[in-house]
Amino acid sequence: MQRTSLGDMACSLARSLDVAGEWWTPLIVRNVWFGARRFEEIQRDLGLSRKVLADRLRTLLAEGILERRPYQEHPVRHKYRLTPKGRELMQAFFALMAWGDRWTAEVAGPPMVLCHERCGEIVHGEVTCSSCGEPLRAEETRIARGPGARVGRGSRYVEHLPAP
Amino acid sequence: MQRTSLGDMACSLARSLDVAGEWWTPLIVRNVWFGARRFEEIQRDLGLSRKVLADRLRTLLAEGILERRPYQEHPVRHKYRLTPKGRELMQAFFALMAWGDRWTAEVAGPPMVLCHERCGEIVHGEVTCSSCGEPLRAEETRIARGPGARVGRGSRYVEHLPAP
DNA sequence: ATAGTGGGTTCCCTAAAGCAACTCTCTGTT
DNA sequence: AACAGAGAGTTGCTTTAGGGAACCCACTAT
Repeated sequence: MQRTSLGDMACSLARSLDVAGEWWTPLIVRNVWFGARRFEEIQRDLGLSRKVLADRLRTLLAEGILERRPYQEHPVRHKYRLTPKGRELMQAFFALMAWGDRWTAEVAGPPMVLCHERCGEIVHGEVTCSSCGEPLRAEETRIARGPGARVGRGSRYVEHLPAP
Repeated sequence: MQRTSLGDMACSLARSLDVAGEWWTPLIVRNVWFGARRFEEIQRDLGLSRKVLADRLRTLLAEGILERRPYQEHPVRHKYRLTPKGRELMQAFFALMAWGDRWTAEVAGPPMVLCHERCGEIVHGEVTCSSCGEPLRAEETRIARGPGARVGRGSRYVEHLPAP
């Protein structure tokens, strides 16, 4: 497994990618979310090698993004499900899906859309500010040192930033 | 470059990952966002090989996520910047950063935090519904066939779903 | 004249992904 | 009873992608 350089683990994005950014991992999570529960099913649907799938499932279980329960004994067979941690990860992927729809969809429009059961509408994910609720645009957002920042290590940018 | 299987390009997530999901790409985008503009700077900061960086920058330019402008001639030197497409991608990464903070941060807390200049607060990205504004939780969201769905191809799930 | 810098490219080597075949334990069919 | 097939992996081999280091080229500074 490719781990990002240690110095960069300072950033939450690097840590997220480290556990959920490997090849195939987001697609596996997405497929489990929308209904694939068995090894064979995921493998057939995504067309990745069984070896890599076995590997990724191990990681996802170890990270607590997926969990599995036996659905039969002799031989024991498991079904995979998202944990709460996995469901929140999927939520972040909704934002990525929205970006893909907006910027890379083919002329025909997005092949799949999301339906939000709470409001009943066809929707997409928006990334908004946890405080004011407005869209959290990159050009209106700056980085600042957090409680876990280790001065003298990590990124050389963060050290010159105002404390929160 | 690893491209996902064609059949899966039906999904926007696969398409997003195809252009922005390669190793290092999100971290490069993040670094350009928060101030790294020159090749050397990005390379030093992330510690990736120059070859891979040159490769990723080429892809990001070709995809229109980054743009570059010469800041000197003889020899010509460029500085990289995010395009609007790139800034919106960064926005999606904010959601991933929030997930990393919530689920994988060390005991000391997140090393970096975001400051939203519009409201002046320390914030994080939330993924919300474009229609009702509520958090777009995975367990309250279903997938449905979109305008670009090609029946008979792509995922076998989407074909059994209600039309929007 | 020499060293250094910025932005790459080239070469070699290792690590990870793809592919195919194999295992093992059941279940269903003839 | 014999055989085929499914489900969930594991093992081995080949190809590809990534890391490291060296090299190049056009300047600039000392």
